[in-house]
Amino acid sequence: MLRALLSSVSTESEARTLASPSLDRAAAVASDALAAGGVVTLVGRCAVVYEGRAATDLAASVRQATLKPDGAALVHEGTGHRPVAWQPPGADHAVAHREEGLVVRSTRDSPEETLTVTFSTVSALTAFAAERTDREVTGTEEDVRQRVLDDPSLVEAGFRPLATERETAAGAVDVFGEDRDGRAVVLELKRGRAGPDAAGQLARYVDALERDLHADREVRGILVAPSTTRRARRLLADRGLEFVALTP
Amino acid sequence: MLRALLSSVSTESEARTLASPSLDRAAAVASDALAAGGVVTLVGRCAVVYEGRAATDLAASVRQATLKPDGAALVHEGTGHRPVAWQPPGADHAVAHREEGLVVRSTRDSPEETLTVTFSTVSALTAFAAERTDREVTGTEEDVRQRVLDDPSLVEAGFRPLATERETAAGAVDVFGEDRDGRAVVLELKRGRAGPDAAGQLARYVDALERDLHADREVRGILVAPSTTRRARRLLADRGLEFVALTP
DNA sequence: GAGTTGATCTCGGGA
DNA sequence: TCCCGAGGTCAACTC
Repeated sequence: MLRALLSSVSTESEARTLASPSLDRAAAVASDALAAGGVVTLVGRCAVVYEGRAATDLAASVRQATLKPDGAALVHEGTGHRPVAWQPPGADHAVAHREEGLVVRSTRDSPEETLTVTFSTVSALTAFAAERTDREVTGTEEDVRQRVLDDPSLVEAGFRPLATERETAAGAVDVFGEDRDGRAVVLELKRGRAGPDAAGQLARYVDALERDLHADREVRGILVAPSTTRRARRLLADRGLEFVALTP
Repeated sequence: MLRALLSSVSTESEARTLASPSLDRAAAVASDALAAGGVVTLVGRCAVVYEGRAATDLAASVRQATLKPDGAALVHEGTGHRPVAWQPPGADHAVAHREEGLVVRSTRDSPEETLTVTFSTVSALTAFAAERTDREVTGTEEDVRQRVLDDPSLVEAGFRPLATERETAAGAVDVFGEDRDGRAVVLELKRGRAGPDAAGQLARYVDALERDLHADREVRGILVAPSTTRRARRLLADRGLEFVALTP
């Protein structure tokens, strides 16, 4: 158990930390912690090589590498939200002390990808056991949909939603319904400013539905979003599609 | 200087590490290290609140929070490639010891967003000075474009590229050129399997170009990608667009 | 600053 | 497994 491992440093602490460990010790502790389901973070001078869908090669520098028990790996530098190199969950981590240094190798199949981080020195190592927690996000497109279903008049007076995620040849449409005159209506919802892609998406759904339904049936397409870009607006107009502003 | 700060632990080390520091000390060291341009990572039991474009609220659990000097913040749990909460670069970090615990508050404007991480205990703190390095990635769409420009016959015999990023009313097309018969050709390049969005993009460009050019001029649209999904293929066919397989 | 697109996108859901 | 679209997408580059 990781808890036991961790307790070798401090019983009260949820984490184990090593300052400037030998590469031997770092490799051993990292391997053990990972095997026990812990998250390991190494800080030190390292070179990074990634090969897979793309490829990248980073010269030695001080970076932070985090290895998670689900196979995820992250290498961070001093700037940016995103890691400079990574492996998504599903990879296998192997940590070993070799001639070149402390070598972390994360490999996955389909697609075949390898991430290799070679530390010449490890300045810090931390390992901790994370619990599983649930995350809920509000303010998503799903919330916009719920609002529309709760009060369809937000779209227009007389609008009646009939289905969500209705399947068409082009994919599932967000909301399908009828207007006050019984015409078919397709809604494409966006939680933020809508661009050309959103307009294109709506157009595809309307086209598909006009084929799916009988040819004599008119299908209205309405983009529901807080706002659109000018280009998106133009695309909508060209295709005879509509826009309804709905601010979250 | 961070180097001086760091040296208080070990002169040889690029990082400073504290095991189970008091919240007072953790706050002081974290603030100093950030001010000195260092990257600070805290591990401990914490609650997380995010409010901005969306909102989320995470109950107390053991997590890892990393603060970067450019304003980026990342909160990681035991699984997943992406942080469960974050702040992109540009935010301001404030670290303080309060009644509730060690409070990390990262705020940014436009959009107005706040991330608050409240640690009841800090089990580990590391700070390190990251150097600025360059990153090059190969295997991107840009590489595909270069290949096509170097050997246009990969698209088809007689194809002549005339411009890249040619502007149209619908945006810039990847590659614009002529076929052996002098017909205008628009290429949309994808480095991976192309889906409906790629087909829609190409359709928009072709439509726009047919308007931009004189109406009598035929415009061919070719999607260049390793492969397409069935739906994308269907969309191409419906619009009279073509597909050329090009594996990176 | 807004607009547009690429990304080793990741992630989740559905067929 | 693939496919499809959302994402607090981020990040880069243009205007």
